[in-house]
Amino acid sequence: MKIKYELKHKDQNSKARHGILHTNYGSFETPIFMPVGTQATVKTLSPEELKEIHSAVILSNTYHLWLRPGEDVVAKAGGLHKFMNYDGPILTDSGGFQVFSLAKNKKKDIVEEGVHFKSHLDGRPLLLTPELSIQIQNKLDSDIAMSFDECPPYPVTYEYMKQSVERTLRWAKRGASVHNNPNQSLFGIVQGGEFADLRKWSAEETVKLNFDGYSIGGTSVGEDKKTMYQMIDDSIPYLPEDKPRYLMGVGDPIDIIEGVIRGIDMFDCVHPTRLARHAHAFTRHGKINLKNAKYKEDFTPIDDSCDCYACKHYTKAYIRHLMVAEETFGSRLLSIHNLRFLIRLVEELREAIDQDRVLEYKEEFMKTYYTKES
RNA sequence: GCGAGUAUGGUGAAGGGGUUAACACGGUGGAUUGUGGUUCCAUUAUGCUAGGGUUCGAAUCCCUAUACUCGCC
Repeated sequence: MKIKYELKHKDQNSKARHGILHTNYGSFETPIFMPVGTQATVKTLSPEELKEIHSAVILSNTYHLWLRPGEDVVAKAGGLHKFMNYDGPILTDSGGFQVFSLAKNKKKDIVEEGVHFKSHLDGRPLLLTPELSIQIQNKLDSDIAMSFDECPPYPVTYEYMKQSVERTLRWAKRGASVHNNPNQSLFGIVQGGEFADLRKWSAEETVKLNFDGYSIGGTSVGEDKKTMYQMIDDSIPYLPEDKPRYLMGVGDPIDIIEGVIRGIDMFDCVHPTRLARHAHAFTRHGKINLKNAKYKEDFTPIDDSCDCYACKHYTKAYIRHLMVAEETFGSRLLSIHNLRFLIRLVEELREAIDQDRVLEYKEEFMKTYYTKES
């Protein structure tokens, strides 16, 4: 069975919407934030801990699982859910992003057939094509597969972007033509950089291919925030209302709020877990660095308004000690906190949508988020 | 007690008369947005054990003291 999007409520003062996405592994409400589990695990967290923070859906990575352990191993295990003992919905990225960051010479390595690049594990030359990406994802048996697209850097010329969008459309068709997993949905990806007409064209042509959902790609690749928000505004009007919309790679609290206001339903990002491994934590008063000397004897929680396990039981001084001593429990506590922070954020956004007060919610959030800690 | 050697930042150390004292670790900040978990950037000794001397100029040469290390009684 394919996923099904059910619209619950639209905010009267913005494009924000509250919905439910039904999948074979349960339903979850949107807008949602998806923790990233690149190698079939959300780094440092168990599936039980994911449930505890009310994580509803996670993202895993085609590229990494293809190289190791290999999609056939995962298929033999009974698919990704069984392999990793996770019974919630899973979305797999197509590998496009990794491949483009690994392709040395964009002009030479990105060809019509696919992308040539070198393995980050052993350096051997590889070719990933739209068909192969979809076939791997079919075998991984995720609930949602992503089309293999080109994610150009920022900025590129209009001419390059136009050709890139055309190629991404051809690749979307090629991928869709070999997709054959009836339990797996397939998303198309809108590109076009900061060029409004290319965004519109990319969105309209992608929608014609009738995917199960649409994502906005090519964001958070170095452009400023205003440009990113404009990219969303230039894409959303051409996407159907009865399908989910996914903004790829965005996980900054402010960006999530801005995305929701513009009509985005799904977000994923390594940001919260990567920040955690580098000792940073989201708080209602902005991002803090737990390694800072000022927390050495701070026996208060990271964020006293947070309901996560780390904030209920541990102090900044203790977590700082763990991070300074390079104990992995510190990364785990901070990952739990940062993920819970973003999940709680989308929970509050859904509530605000129901009350038609998303714009007010943003104002209230911004008021404290940019205030420096005393 | 006698003889020899060594003293450079928080740590390990380079430099053996010429200008701003190398490098590494650590410390302190910062960065991180479809994850290459071990990454990147900035900053960190107005001073070379303490005094005195030689010299235009001393971390570098000389003297004394102190501390440590090794050997002998």
